[in-house]
Amino acid sequence: MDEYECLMDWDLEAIVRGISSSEATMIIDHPNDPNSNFSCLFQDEILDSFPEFSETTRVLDDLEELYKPFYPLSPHTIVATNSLPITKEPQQVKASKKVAALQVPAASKCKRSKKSQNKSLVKSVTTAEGLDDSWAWRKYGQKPIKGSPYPRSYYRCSSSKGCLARKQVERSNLDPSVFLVTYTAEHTHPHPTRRNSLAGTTRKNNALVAPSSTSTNCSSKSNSSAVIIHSPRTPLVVQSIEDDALVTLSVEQSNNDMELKKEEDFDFDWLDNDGEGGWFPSTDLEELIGLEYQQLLH
DNA sequence: CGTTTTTGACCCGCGC
DNA sequence: GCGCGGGTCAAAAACG
Repeated sequence: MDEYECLMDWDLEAIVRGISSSEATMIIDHPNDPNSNFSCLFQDEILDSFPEFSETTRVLDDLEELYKPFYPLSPHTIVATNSLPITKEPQQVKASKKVAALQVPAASKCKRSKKSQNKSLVKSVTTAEGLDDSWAWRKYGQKPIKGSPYPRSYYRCSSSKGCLARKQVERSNLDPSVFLVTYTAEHTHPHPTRRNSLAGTTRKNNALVAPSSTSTNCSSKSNSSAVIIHSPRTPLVVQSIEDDALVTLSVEQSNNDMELKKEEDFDFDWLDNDGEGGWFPSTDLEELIGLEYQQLLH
């Protein structure tokens, strides 16, 4: 099976399992829910042209340049205003009656749109580095989605019994190399260590191991990876893999100033897939952003 | 043997 | 009221 056939043959689970390489995500706030976000992703070659992080404003300026063809507003403007001209949600996320009842505090019984409630974060990734968010997830369901050839997988947090955190993973029908990850509800327990948490994978002797996949042997390793994450707590975070360290650069806005913070984690567990991981095609960033933007409007 | 995944059934909200 | 679509449940199977 050649690489192309490998890619065509990969279903969601196979891709979740066969993982390596790198990516980066760009998050756009959802206009109707300050806790929700939408993201597009970059890949290695894009990151090669990514600015050095010595200047916070350069990072944001470059993001702005990348957004311009598709959005009139800059990322930080988007973060600040939360008023993108998006008319539909990236994904229609519904919460069941039971879950909603648990998640909405009794004190706030005001009626909210079911579609917008509970959704906290949506991001797009191409590989497990993006799917691996350092939380432990247990799959509890999978459903075919109308209009998409790919099913949506449902995960719940397995670190703590009472944790209400949910995660949905589905492939973009516009770009099958892209995964849309939707996080719902907050974790109700402390963050676990990074080592126990890749949906669809298991670990042996503290090393990440992709479960056997029937679909591919094509693989390669990349030595760099970056993810741009935005959440209500972290206005802008860029994570990159540099040598054996996970470097986290966060940009925070205080008053009118941007502040850049850098953290290095040498205990970071780089994907050790021993050749079982998958190789993923790169996608042109601007094209991808355009695709995702179009998906938003549909 | 405990944990996770798979998958059909069930439930519920929404639109018509 | 009914059908559709999406989210969850839960039993069985698979896995380590």
